Amino acid sequence: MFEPLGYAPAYLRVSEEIRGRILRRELTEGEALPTETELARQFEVNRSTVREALRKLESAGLLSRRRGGKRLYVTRPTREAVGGGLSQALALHRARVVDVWEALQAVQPGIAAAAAVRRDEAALQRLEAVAQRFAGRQGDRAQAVADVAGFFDALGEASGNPVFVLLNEPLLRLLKPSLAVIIDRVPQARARIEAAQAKVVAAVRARDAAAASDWMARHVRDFRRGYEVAGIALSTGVGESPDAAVS
Amino acid sequence: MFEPLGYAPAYLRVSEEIRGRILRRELTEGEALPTETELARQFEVNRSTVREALRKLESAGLLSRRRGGKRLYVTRPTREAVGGGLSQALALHRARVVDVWEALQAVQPGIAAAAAVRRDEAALQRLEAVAQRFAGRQGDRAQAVADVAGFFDALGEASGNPVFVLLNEPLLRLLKPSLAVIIDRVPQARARIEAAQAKVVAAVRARDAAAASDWMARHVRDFRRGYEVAGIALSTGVGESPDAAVS
DNA sequence: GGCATGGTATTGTCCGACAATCCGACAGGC
DNA sequence: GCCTGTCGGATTGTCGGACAATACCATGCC
Repeated sequence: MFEPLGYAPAYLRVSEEIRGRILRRELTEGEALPTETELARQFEVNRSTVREALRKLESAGLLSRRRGGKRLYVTRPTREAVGGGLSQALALHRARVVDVWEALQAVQPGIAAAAAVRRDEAALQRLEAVAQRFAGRQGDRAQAVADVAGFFDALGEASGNPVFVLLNEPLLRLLKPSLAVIIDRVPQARARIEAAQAKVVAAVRARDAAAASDWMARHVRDFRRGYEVAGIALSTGVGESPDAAVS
Repeated sequence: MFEPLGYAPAYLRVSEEIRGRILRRELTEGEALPTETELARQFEVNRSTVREALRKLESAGLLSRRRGGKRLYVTRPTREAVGGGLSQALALHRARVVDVWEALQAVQPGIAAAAAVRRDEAALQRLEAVAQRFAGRQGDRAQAVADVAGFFDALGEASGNPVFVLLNEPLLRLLKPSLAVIIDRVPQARARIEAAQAKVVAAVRARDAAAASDWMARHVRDFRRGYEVAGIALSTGVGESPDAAVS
């Protein structure tokens, strides 16, 4: 019949208060937070309590330190911070590589289409640069993986939609380990990826949304073939190492 | 030329250590964490330091308290925790309602298709229950909004793909405010939504992935019409209140 | 077996302290 | 003018100890 009385420890109320200020943009990006002692004075709590509140905001990515710096500054969460949290959550929810692949399949064609429509010249050039770099190098597995992910990332940027950029990050992060195995084990993988990227780039340059979407769909579908050829079990958890399936 | 020397404060090393244990499943979900004093003893740091580390993990959703409880338990991040972080990040990245809409347009058809293929009987019934509840009530704007979001959510569950479930949450959260305005201002909105949901449900029941995807695409496209009719500027930031466009 | 009860353990919060070091200012040399 | 060395103050990271509130558990009672 009755709800439990709301009670929140002080460190939580402090962090919520500051969080609210940031979200309402009363504290703006790049601004330095008052010192811990000053915050403690204003909130009338102990510095230890303030510090606990700050740790919460810090790990939410709302506060961060300049390189080697001491003070905390208001920041918006980087894509890495957001992606880290989400991919960690997905790992704990026992998402499998096939789940990530399915999500990529659902979302990437839409990103490619949006990018084709809205890309500007600079974004197009960045996209081409990444594709060329991938096409150029033949060795270095790690760099190849980074470039493939970078291609998706550049496409997200080109779409001009921050939602796509932030959603992309965790998916790419989870894709990478299995992608590395594919590139190692499937001889024709590099050539196929290179060809697909070229098609997508051409469509984006031509502002042909339908073609971009279509080629991207094929590109992603190809990854699934890659899993099979490389012998990666589709049910591998994204937290595990994607070794070969036991035969 | 030189990388900065790596240094991490103790509270960070402690939290990373515990985080690692959780991700490697050496600490499993539901397990109670040792007490703060015990952790301080084992890590050989002060309890204050341990507490700062715990606050970080707490806000990452990796640790949480039972209702009214004192001890911390290992948990996997709830979709609310994940969604909260992501939608907060999107607001700070100045995502607009049109960006969220575009992302929904990209991802929902894929979810519907997956749900059509893999739904089981229980998931189908939950989906139908949500749709019926929305169709039933005529008043109560807030409930209607919750039901529309619940429909997408149930579809994500039916897809059996945790990636879809977790990606859905922040998008729905950001959709809600503007959806409320649409439902208030567009007389035919409820009827159109109800009709679209019925079509999707039918397709999911028939395991017809193509139809589910297609109807869902129309359903989402309809929201854009809703924005226009309701006079919501597409460039409204997701952090702002979606009032009418000034005419 | 279920329920009240009391002691104990644990968390939330405070205080005070101190070392390390970042920051800004300032002076000096090329 | 610009770089370097120096210095004092401010700020953070960490520590130890303390205490009230209360969640937890075992015990005893019916």
